[in-house]
Amino acid sequence: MTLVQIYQTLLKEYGSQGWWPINNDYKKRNSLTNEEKFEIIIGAILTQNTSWKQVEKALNELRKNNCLSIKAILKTKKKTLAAYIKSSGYNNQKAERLKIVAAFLLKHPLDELQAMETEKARKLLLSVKGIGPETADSIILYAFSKPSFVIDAYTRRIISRIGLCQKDVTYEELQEIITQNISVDVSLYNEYHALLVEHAKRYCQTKPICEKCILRTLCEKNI
DNA sequence: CGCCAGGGCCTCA
DNA sequence: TGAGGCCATGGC
Repeated sequence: MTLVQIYQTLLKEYGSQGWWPINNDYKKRNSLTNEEKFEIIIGAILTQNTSWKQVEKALNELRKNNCLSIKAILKTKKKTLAAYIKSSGYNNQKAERLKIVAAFLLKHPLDELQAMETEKARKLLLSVKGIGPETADSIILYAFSKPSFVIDAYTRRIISRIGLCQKDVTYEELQEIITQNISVDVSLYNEYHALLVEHAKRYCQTKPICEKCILRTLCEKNI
C-alpha cells in the first residue's frame, strides 16, 4: 500500500477535515487574519502531548479573559496565564512558552514570518524555546499555509503499523519517507495529517481496533 | 484506578 | 545523538 493510496482511502472514508480549528470551528478557509494565525500558534503550543478538547477549553478561557493577543499575554502574570490554561496540562511550562512565543512574535511579526522562505521560517521557529519540530511544522503548515509535513505520534503509529517505517523512526526520517512519496501541496499536507489524526482516534488507537479498520486489508502487519 | 492525550527540554553518557 | 526523566490535567 502506498502513501498516496492511504491518503485516498482515508479521504474517501472520513472526508475533508477542515483543519486547523479556529474559534472552536472546523471549516475550510481561503485566507487567515493575523488574529487567526496567532490563535493557531497558541493552540499548537497548548496541544503538545494533550488532547485538543482540553486545548479548546484553555483557548476559550484565554478568549474570555481577552488574553488571545501578543500584548495581553506579555502583560498577564505567568501565574494568571497558567490558571487560564490549566485544562491543557503542563500549564506552568506552557504559560512560560506562551510568553516566550509572544515575545518572539513581537520581534518577528507574523507578516515577516509569512513572507519568509519555508525552510528559513522553520529554522527560526525551531530556535524558539518551546517550539520543537511538530509545533514548528504545524505553525508553518496551518498558520502560514506553506508545505511542511507534520509528523506526530499518530503518524508514526499508523505508518509503522502498516509497515512503511520502523516504530522508532525519527521525526526527520519519517518526514522524508512521506514527502518523498507524495506531491508537495499545502492542501494535501493539511488534509493528510488531519486524516491520520482522525484515523488514529477512531481505530488505530494504542490498542488498535483492526476489525473495523478501513486500511486493514492493505496493512502489512494485519494484526 | 491506570492509561493516555495532535511534545519538548534537560541531563548524562 | 539518543535514551530516560520530567512536566500536569482531565476523559474514559
